[in-house]
Amino acid sequence: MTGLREPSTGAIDSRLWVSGAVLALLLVGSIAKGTPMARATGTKRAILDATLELAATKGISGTTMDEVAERAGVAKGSLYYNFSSKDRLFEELLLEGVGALAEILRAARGDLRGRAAIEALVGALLDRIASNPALAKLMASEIFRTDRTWQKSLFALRHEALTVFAEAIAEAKPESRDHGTCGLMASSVFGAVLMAGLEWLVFEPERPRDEVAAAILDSLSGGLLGGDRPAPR
Amino acid sequence: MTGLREPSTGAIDSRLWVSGAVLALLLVGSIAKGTPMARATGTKRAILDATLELAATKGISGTTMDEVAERAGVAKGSLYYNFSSKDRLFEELLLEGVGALAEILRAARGDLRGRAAIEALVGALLDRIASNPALAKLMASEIFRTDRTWQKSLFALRHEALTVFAEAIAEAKPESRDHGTCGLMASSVFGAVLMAGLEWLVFEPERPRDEVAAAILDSLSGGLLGGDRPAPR
DNA sequence: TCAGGCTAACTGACTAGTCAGTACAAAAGC
DNA sequence: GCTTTTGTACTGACTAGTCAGTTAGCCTGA
Repeated sequence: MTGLREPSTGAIDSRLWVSGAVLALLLVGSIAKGTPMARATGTKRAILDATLELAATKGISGTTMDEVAERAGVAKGSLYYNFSSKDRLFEELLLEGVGALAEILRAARGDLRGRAAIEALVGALLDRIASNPALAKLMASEIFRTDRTWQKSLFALRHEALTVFAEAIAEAKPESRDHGTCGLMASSVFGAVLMAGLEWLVFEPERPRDEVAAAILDSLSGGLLGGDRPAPR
Repeated sequence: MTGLREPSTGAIDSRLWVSGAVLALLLVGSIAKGTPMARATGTKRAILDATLELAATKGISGTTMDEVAERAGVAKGSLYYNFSSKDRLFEELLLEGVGALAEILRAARGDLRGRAAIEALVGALLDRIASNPALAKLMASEIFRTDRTWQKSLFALRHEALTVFAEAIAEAKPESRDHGTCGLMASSVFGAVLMAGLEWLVFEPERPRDEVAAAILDSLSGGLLGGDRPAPR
């Protein structure tokens, strides 16, 4: 029943995935074929896309390989031809996604400094969440799991993404580097954007993007903690 | 083999769950027996505790009823005697947890205003996460799922908890009420505390609690976005 | 013609949920 | 006082169904 599958068209189906510019950056960059970041094509991509869509609502263990095969329009055997196990399928999916995120953040920051850097990072992360909410949901639910076979590599990439924030923070607020708290503050900012971004997409999708970005930046601008600034520690 | 079970001792086993003060508040308050917030005792509590511990690392679909039964030290049948299905077991667990959170936040805010209110809320949420990381992880992974039978009631309680933040924000920053963005800002602050709190517990548990609270408040104090305040919209 | 890519049917381990039965305590009958 | 009944809480072997992973073979293009 090959009729179910698109006839190997859509091989480079990059919808909603990585913006053209960053895609170019990825291909031109030093990321070789075979690394987790190399963009899969054809069947492999169809499988990854289907997996992501299903996992976003049903979670990882709630998603069955049979469903993935059906959604991707391939036979179950193809899943195991392209990925050695369910675990590895999800590992590749997450590593690809989080890896791309780190790239995007680095690109967004460029050589901006201080406030501009943070604003650019928040905006880029928000856009990424908006363009790929499925991955955002998946990240939110997997990032603190400690029983996965792939946790080590996922943690590493997660750390890479957070580091982009942490560096910008350390620069904007040098005393946080002394206290070693830039990592925590990075998490804090990351969590703010992730949670507000998902709130937006899930509960108030009609709201314009800029309003959401403004609200997040507002909540990070101390307006909430108005009056006197906290005593510098 | 009745020997396996404790002889109906440990009936009111409240370890790590709700602090004594808040427990008193719950019992004295208007929350009647039979509502989701009523604290289960005996077998039911043992089952809920076991479920939470397992679900924190393995997720909901990754947790089997057989495991829960074993960990709780009861027979599988007892699970179904006390809860009509796996779904309802997890529903009760989540509703109990999120409901208690809303109570705690309301109590923490008291009639504080402005900056003090926000600081109290952030601190209370952080403490709650620290005293029950399992539930925090579970919340982080379930709060945006849209395929659960219980999503409606969970969303309602979630909204209740966020509203406590939103109200404090609306008061501290009246113009956000006009824009209808206090909900988003509440999510943002909530996400910041949740993510940073879990980062702390999972990756740097040796750090003192106050340092974490300070880092979070710092990230919400505009230090990051130093220099000029953003133009009020 | 043959190898790489894929398929369809199959397998066995596991899992949610069931149900006949046990334990035991508090009425109810005598 | 003692048996018998009733009700509640719990048990664990069992069933029907599901799911990850396997395998033998088909198809197509080089």
